[in-house]
Amino acid sequence: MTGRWALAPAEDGGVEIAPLGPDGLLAGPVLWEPDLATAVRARPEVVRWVWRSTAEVYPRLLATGVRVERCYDIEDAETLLLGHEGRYGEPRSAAAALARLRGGPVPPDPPLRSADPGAQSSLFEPRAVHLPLPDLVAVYSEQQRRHDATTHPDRMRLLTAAESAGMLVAAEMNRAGLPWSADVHRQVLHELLGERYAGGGEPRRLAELADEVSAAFGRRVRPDLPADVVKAFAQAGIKVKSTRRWEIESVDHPAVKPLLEYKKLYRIWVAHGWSWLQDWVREGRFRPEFLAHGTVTGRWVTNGGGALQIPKVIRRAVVADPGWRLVVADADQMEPRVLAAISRDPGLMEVAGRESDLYQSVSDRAFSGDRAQAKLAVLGAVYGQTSGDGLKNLAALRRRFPKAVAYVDDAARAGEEGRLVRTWLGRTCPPAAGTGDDATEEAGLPQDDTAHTPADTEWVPGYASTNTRARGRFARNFVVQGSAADWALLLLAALRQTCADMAAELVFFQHDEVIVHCPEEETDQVVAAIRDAAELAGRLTFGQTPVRFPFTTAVVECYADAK
DNA sequence: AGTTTCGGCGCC
DNA sequence: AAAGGGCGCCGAAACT
Repeated sequence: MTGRWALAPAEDGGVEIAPLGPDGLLAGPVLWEPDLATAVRARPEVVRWVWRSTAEVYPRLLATGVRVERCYDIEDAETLLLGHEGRYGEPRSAAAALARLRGGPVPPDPPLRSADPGAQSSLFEPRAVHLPLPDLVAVYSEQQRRHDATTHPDRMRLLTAAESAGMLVAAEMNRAGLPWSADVHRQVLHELLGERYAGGGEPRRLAELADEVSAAFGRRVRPDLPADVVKAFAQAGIKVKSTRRWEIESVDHPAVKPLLEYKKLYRIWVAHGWSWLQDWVREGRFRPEFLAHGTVTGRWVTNGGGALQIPKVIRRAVVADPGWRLVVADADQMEPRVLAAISRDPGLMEVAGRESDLYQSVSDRAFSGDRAQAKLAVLGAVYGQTSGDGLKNLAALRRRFPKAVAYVDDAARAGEEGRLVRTWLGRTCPPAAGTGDDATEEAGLPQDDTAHTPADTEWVPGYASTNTRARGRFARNFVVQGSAADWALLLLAALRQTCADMAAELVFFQHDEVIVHCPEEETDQVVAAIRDAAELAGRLTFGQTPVRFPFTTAVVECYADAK
């Protein structure tokens, strides 16, 4: 008996397992075994483990050195399927799915996050709901049927499989950690911030800059208090609405220079300073918790340590083990390439069919402007920019790449009208709230305000309310960012499989960038594996397409030396 | 006193 | 020149 098996930790500390048939139904008796890791280890022929939650099961397996080939995460699939079915707000637990199947009362989901984020990690999922294995299998089998009812069943199956693979990668990254030199980090902090003073106050350099700011204003000013700074500028006869960098930058006043420098360093100090080091780095590894499918667009998030916002200067502390290297791989111009693949715009596909710098090509073809302007225009189209230079060049972009721009325009209109918007593989954008749906609120989406506008109003830009326009921008961005996330998951899945045969370990992933930590002698293989994985992911995700997905890879000992 | 929101900025 | 999509994190401010 090989292929797929289902698995459910039992309340007595053991585990229930059973083989599944091609229909996703039980194909043999439910077995009970006393130890999870032993049960899995004893069945290397199993290709895919079907379980309720990867975060519940897989860390326990990894802790005993057991790696699995593939899995199917039922609750993650439930979330994606509910979204596709336009039922975003409904509870997504396996228990809820079973209740819907059996017609019982549907239990609400447990709270997503503990009220005390520092106290416990979602890794341990303390409120896990136990389902007997046959019930879990019933939910799984029904999910297989629901895939068939989606717009593109093949793509949807690919999506849930890719998401499950992402869950495995995230768990493995959480276990590996990012190689981190505390010594280098402290050295960087000392160079930037100077000595620390006893008592946990500002380090020397910050104190000096604060003094310079105060001297420039002629009175004591706390540069870390926006209200204080705004008042100080007002007293100097300068009106500023905020102390944001872009607003302060253009102000002509001697306090500006030290103030901006203070803000830059203050940020390093509070977000990635000595206490950060104390909190997040242990035994040469920074261990954030990667959370696949952390956002509705499919992008990952991390809990702890701001792992996806490591400032460039701090990356000097990311150092490979002795004899090992970091292979840092960054997808080149991922968003416009994805837009080319999903919109099938002939002009953009042609440009994206080459590995050379896409923004440069767009600039050469579409306008007289330079590469930077082309990039602004493309990203402006994707983000729904409403003013500025990007908008100026948008007209040229529209003429040259009409299908591409129309694709995101259509998504924006659909979002404004409350219609469903999907990524290429079928990940679905939450509709506006106001229909008994709190998922959009959780996701930080602009709230529905159709109650204040006529329901049958034709879409006219000038008539759209602020929230309606915000929903349009969200949907516009969603199709590109989300499809890029679809593709990135396939990439990770392929890369993970190749690395399984080596000592190489995936240690970092950030939207369009991946870091592999490997012995020096494996670097050539890893570089090739990334290239192959990118091409495979492109083919699998988008089917026949001329669009290429090149990566810039750097083999370095220190992350800061990449790029 | 404890919790939530805001302002600001880091990354993509 | 003006400020748009997704996040997390921190301290301060604003609340209960």
